[in-house]
Amino acid sequence: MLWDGVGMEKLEKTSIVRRSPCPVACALDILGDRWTLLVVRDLLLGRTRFKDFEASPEGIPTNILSERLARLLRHKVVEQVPAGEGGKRMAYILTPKGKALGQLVRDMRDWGSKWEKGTRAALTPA
Amino acid sequence: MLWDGVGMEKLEKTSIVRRSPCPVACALDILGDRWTLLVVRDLLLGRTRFKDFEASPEGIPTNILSERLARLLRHKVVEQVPAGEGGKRMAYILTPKGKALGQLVRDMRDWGSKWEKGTRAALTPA
DNA sequence: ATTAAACGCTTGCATATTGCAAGTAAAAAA
DNA sequence: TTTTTTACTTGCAATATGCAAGCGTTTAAT
Repeated sequence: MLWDGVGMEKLEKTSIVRRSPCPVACALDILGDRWTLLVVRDLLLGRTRFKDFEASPEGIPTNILSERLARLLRHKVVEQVPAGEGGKRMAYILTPKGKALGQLVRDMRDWGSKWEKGTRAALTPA
Repeated sequence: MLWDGVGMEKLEKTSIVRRSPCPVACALDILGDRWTLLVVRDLLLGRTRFKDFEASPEGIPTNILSERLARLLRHKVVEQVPAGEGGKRMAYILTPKGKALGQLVRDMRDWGSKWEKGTRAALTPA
């Protein structure tokens, strides 16, 4: 097993621990759970606000949503921009790194649509 | 939230609970964790045996590997065939449904390779 | 300006999952 | 026949998840 980043003296959530140099494993360290790619899906659909992600039909718990957004920010998959002119609220949007997940999420949508009966795509066919 | 399958009187691991009709969510119900797609990666690389998956550099715990293989069998992503002529041991191979994950895993490899520095692909470029 | 509602979280806590180490039975090799 | 390998299972501590409630700030309504 391989490690990246700083020593073990302060094992925080920010410490980067890679299980292997495999890019698939590395991607899974960022994206590999049942919720993160649903947030990315919503972002690809143009949703930008905490409440929007919360309102998705899967019903993500708010503490999990907070943590996942923090992780995506940390890994620069998303960034925050002012939500509207004058206002102080922030919106989440995908960075180029995040937008690059489009094909992956579309593949997942296509696989689910093809092999799991009874599913229906919300994501546009593009 | 939507449910599929039988009633609640016997909530086993075999009961199918879908969080939504979204194919992405449905795919994540099968594949959404830090280990499952690594096993699929190994299968795509031609590995077929429990010990082979166990030997991968990420070091999957054996109880997790057992459970993940059982889940992949249950969802017909993998199947078992005799490992050799005469022998009684079984090998795991991808079904068509499982092979259809090839593009998804390649996308993940490509995304990891491009955006996470210090990763190296083992999976063939195909 | 004042009040009310919505927003974006955080906290507490019960339950579920994970990861580690050890153990085991069957199959294969020696 | 004995030994080693394989493919798991089990026990258990640590971590993550999911639910509900709460809370300070921002925005909307009056």
